[in-house]
Amino acid sequence: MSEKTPTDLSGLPDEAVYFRLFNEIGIIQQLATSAFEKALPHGLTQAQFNVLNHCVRLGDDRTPAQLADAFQVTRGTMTSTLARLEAKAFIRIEPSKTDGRSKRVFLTDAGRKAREDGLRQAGPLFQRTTQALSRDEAEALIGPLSELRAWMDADRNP
Amino acid sequence: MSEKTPTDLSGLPDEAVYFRLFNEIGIIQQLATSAFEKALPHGLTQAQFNVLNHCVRLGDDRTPAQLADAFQVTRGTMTSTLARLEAKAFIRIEPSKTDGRSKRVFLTDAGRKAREDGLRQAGPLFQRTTQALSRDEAEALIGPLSELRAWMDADRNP
DNA sequence: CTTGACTGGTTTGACGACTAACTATATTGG
DNA sequence: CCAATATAGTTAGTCGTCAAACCAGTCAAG
Repeated sequence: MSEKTPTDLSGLPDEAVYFRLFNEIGIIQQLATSAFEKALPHGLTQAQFNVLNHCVRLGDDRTPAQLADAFQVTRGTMTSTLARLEAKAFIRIEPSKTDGRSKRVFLTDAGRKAREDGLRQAGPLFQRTTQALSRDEAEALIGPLSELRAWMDADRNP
Repeated sequence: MSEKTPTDLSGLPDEAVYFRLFNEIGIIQQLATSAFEKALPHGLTQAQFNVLNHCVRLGDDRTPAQLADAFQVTRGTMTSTLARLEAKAFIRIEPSKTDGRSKRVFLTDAGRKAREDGLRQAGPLFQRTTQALSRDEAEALIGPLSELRAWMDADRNP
């Protein structure tokens, strides 16, 4: 949750600047998720779509644990997301043949199609975002944000 | 939920760039919330702290609807957050004397103190973030992000 | 006035996320 | 070989968020 704040100047203490930065990030995330999910078909959520997309791009036949790590989410969270995808018949989950603890996640044809549909429907949304932020501006943001993300990730478990 | 992606170059289609941008933002938001809430005392969540902070900075005696608007959250969400704050005795909620539909939110002394405690405990966290992102870099990000946020906010209800 | 529309707030039911506790299977070290 | 430890996955409980349905009060137009 993030607070709407007028565009302040900068005679503020450091903390206030970072607080504001995280506020902006928080609210963008919220708005982006909401807009994206409105565009997605088949009642797909962002979390569900991301799993489908990941499996298409990098290959399926993955374990839930691998997926949880890829998205930096707990295993419990991934269990739940996979259950919903399986209920929609977008993935198949089989026990691993070589490790009795483990399972394997496979895309179904419907899953591949759902991901295609999702990409197609969400396209205009990203296209529209160009109005707010040019591609160059977007690229310029990604660098610092990526560093920040990496640092926070590392800082997490001290 | 956001996917961990290696630092790609940019010969990608526009959509991929924005997708990546939102991915970075999503994961930063997640990590920031988690780190912040670990630092907060009294079992305060980010949502709860934000309400306390808002009331201290801009004054209490506000309606739940005003608070919901300030944080761009539904009224149902605010109802729930306020109920938790009231259960912790950090706010008091009274019926409005002039509008039979409305309520009024007031900080308690414990609420003011909790907010102070929160600020104090979370300080080091923001201080540490300087290692990842200088204050100047942070300020440079806020401008474009703020514009993006404003645009998305406006784009939301066409 | 009275009716109809708007506004404030609550509730319910999803969903994603977390932590913590638990089961079952592997692996490793004496 | 067996005990201790590590890993895979699930479950329960909490929280924030949303949308949608709902009730109650307000207000404006006839």
